[in-house]
Amino acid sequence: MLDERKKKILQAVVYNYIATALPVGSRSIAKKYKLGLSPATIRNCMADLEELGYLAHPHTSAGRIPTDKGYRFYVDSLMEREDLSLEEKARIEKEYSDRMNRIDQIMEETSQVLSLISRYTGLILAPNLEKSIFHHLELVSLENGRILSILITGSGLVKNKIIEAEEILPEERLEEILNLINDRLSNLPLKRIKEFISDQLKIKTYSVKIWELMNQIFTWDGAEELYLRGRINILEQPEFKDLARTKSIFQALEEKRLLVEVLSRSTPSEGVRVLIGKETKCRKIRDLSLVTSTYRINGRPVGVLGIIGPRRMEYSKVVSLVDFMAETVSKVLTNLSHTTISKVGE
Amino acid sequence: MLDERKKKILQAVVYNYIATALPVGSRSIAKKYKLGLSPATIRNCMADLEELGYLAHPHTSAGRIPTDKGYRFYVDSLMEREDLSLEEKARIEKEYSDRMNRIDQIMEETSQVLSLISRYTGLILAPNLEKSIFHHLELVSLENGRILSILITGSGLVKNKIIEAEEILPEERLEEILNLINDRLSNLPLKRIKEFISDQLKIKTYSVKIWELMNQIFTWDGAEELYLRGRINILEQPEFKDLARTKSIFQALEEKRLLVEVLSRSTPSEGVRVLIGKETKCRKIRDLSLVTSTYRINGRPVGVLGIIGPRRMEYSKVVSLVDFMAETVSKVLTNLSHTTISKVGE
DNA sequence: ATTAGCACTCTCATTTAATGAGTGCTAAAG
DNA sequence: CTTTAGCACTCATTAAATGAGAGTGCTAAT
Repeated sequence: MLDERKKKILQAVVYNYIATALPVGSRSIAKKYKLGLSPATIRNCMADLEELGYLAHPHTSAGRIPTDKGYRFYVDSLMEREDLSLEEKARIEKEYSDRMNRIDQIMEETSQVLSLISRYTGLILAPNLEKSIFHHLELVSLENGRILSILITGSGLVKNKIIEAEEILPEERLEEILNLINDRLSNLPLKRIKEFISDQLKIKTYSVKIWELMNQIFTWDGAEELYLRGRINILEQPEFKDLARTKSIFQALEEKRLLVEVLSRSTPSEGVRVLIGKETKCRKIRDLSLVTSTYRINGRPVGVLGIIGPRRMEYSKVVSLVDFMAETVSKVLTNLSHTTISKVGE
Repeated sequence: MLDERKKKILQAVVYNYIATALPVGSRSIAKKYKLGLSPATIRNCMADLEELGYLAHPHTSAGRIPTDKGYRFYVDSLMEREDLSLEEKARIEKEYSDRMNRIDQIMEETSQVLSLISRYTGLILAPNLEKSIFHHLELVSLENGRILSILITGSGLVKNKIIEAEEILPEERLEEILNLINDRLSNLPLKRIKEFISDQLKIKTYSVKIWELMNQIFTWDGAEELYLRGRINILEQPEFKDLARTKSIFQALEEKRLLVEVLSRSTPSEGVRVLIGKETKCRKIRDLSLVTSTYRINGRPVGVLGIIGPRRMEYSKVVSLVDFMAETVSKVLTNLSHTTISKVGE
């Protein structure tokens, strides 16, 4: 375990490096933080910290910079959260006006706000459909046996999909199915419904065709549900002024698939989660850190939001921001879900 | 008017500069293009071209680079279109599989393809709703008098909107309205319908409340309908290796509002349109060029697509690409619109 | 009208030297 | 035994100096 002095010095290094992006030396620590120690003593201590893996040398005779391990210790044990100012909180809450009643609006707005306030890149993964509750289905038959399905979830998410029926179904039949679904399956989690359908497909009680149709309706491609804002903010960071490296990072940020994977791996544990550098387990973004939290609808976690930025991130602020945003979005979405379908027109 | 020699030399300069991004001098032109002229002659000629405003000096004793006027003349009078290869055409057409039956998929795919093939930034403005034809409306009543409206256009575009009814409408009434709309207004352009509604609002024949509701349903915010892909490709261009400048361009590319405005200003004239540098009439992107064309559904123009990239763009290729893509998207969308609603379930 | 020749200009890459922050070690002081 | 002062040494960064190269503009000759 680190002794008090080492903690103080580690903290000073991390703090300074986050602020300046410059390797920090013993002299400047002695000057800025009144630790009552001479540079030489600090030097010895820093050498110890380096041996223990918390700090690193870019080259001999440069100051120290924190390693992933160093940041990790800082985040876990040294950092104090820096709460958002009242203004900021007010500003955020004001953004979610009542008129914002579509999930995609809320997603866009949230990623935008995350990015604007943090000056890093904000992201949010849309509510996972599987975890949503089914509320209502509409079917509109088109030409050539195509059917437009409109799926509405308890949280007010509307999902359109055009499906192909191999044979043209008579209208009564369609209506029959529709009623069955809306009557019997309403308020069930979508995941349950999928299971139900695939069971039916196995048993082959009903017409198989119809259950295949249902299967299509309740199957969707999970991609494309990530909202990202403020990618350019990466360019603000001095450590990415080198284009060659930055470009590959930009490319990574364009790969939604990649980010979605990393994000969904971000376990839905309580509170805010921080992944630093290599901890993201993804080569392409190993120079970035990720601060995430889950948001909920009616208490059940449905999605992830957060911020991606340089390893040298202002964790103390960002953690608070992400926490607050998760709360806010949860409130907004829960609220929205209460104003959703109770009765169905026609 | 430029004489034959000047044209040849201007063409050589533009061509060379597009290929290399380096100011081009008299010597290299004399060497590469067998014009049968000595460097000195070419020098004189280039000096003339400069005086006429087609070329510019970055500084004394550097080669020439084309001005906007130079590019303009090149595009209008000198350039020959370079058709896409058969492979490329096949590759593009293959991308639009039959399974692609949602407008937003087509938009994403199109901007993606534009970007991939050109190596610049691809963009497409979704079909203008006002110019679309109304096909069908569904209404689902929610709690608190909120109503989910699902608007389907002739081109298969589905638009959801939650609207607030000030007083709760009885279900029969809602159905009545719905039938009225679907029976009487189907196949009319949406613009006509909006006019019709505001007329009704003025006359106040029917219940005003209901027409206000209709007004809400048929009113939408035009924003957010721009699809952009391949922004990073800007970083590939050597002239943007200077971060300071590039950043502001990136910022401009993030401002959808701005781009939408520039794009919609791009008149729906026949064929491909090229805007070079300052011609975009927008300071923030005055170092970029825009190549656009309109795409159609059933022959009527409904949207714009194109490419945005450095002024030093490979116009001869890009113009062909944009032209071909406009044709392809028009076909795909027209095709889609034919498989749309004929009869309505329930 | 065209071209060869030449002086001149400006950029860019490379070299060289100076600067300076920072370390590591040792020996003295507390 | 811990802390500190002192000093030699190491690199990175910066600035100035240098030279090559590309290109121009002008003049005089073809």
